[in-house]
Amino acid sequence: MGIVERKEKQKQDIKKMILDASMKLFVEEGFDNVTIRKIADLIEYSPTTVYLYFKDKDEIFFQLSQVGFEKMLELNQNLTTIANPLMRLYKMGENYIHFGMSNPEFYDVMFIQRAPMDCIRKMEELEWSAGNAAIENLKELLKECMDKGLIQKASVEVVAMAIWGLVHGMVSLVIRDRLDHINKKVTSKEHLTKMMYQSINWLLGSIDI
Amino acid sequence: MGIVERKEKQKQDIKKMILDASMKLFVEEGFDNVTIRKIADLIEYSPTTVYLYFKDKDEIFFQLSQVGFEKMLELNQNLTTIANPLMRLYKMGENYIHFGMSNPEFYDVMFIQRAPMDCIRKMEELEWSAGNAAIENLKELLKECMDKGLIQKASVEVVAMAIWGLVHGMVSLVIRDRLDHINKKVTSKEHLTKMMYQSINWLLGSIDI
DNA sequence: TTTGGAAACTTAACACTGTTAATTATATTT
DNA sequence: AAATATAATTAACAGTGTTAAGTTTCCAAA
Repeated sequence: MGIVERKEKQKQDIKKMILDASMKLFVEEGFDNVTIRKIADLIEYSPTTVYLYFKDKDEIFFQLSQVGFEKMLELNQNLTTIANPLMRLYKMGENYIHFGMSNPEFYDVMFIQRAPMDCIRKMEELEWSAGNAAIENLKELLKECMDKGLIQKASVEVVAMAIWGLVHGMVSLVIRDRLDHINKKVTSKEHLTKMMYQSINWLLGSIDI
Repeated sequence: MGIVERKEKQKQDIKKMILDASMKLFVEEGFDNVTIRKIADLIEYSPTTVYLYFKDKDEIFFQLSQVGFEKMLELNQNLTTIANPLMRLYKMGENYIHFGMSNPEFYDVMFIQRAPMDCIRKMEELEWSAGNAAIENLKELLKECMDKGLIQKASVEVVAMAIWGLVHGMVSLVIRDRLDHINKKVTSKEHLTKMMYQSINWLLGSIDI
């Protein structure tokens, strides 16, 4: 039965080629410049072949967002060594901001674009598991902070919303060019990143006991 | 010279017709369903006529976002009666959330979509004045809070970023369907709105002195 | 009142987009 | 070698924003 195996492998290879090509376009030219025909050109197949491996364009973006979550998870490995949960929370925020600023296109498809969520809605039995896992992670960390008396006890959902909202809000405003004039003159991405770090520092300084 | 005046008025009328038609499509069918041809159909002109009154599609979205800022300014009239700046800050956050949840399409074009900022970038001498004015407004309010000793003194820019980030983050996550599973089961928009109010309440409760 | 010219508007077209039905080519099994 | 299943392609549909070129409409001067 080596033949059916090899066939399956070839299928997965082409699927990977499509995703790699999409990724290349996506990272180098941005979300809007990922088109089925450009993907097809890169992998040297006809445009319709793409549809033999993916239901539609949204599914490609869903898969790209999954890759983004993997990258983010990898980045968060540096959290495991931090014992103090409040310190861990700060570093988590810093990681989040750093990820968004270094991978704006990934951030976009993970947390801003509608495409991946549209894909989930269409496909029955598909869920936003990576995103929800991240939320649960944050909630657990907050619970730990509360249990250890590091921050005031409150509804973890409400606090999680606030904290995720804070970092996502800042990053997405920057990515979509709404924070260029928070200071008088135009503010560089580097400076904005530093300010965001200060913002989470301000928040955690305000809520710790 | 009544004739050149009337001409100018007619020009403005058609411009308004185009914007009204865009708005109708925009509010009823969403951002993606605003197309030049649909606008032209509604006003019963040919598609190319639209280009006699607007440089391109981005400019239409810029104008729509401006209308959004006017609506928001109107909503914020209820702030003038509130003497306590911290109370005013809370109500401002509540207004912001309420506006976003009641006018998701307007919110989208004002704070998420790239189109209006692309328009500003293209047109020389055009600025995001409405947005920047809103930022300045928030900064002044925060300064007042600090001066009156209601919250800890800190960089107003950093705190403004944090607070705007918080509300924008929550609203945009909801609008783009990332917060549906913050609780176990799917969470209704009404419930999410209440939770957002609780979140800003939690924040202000944590930072007041 | 007729004519000239500017302003307003439309037609036709370009170069794209995602997606599907029908068709051809390739590989595997009988 | 013939029949069948798989894989890939061609051609097309229905749409998109946008522009160049051609018409129509309107107003002012002759």
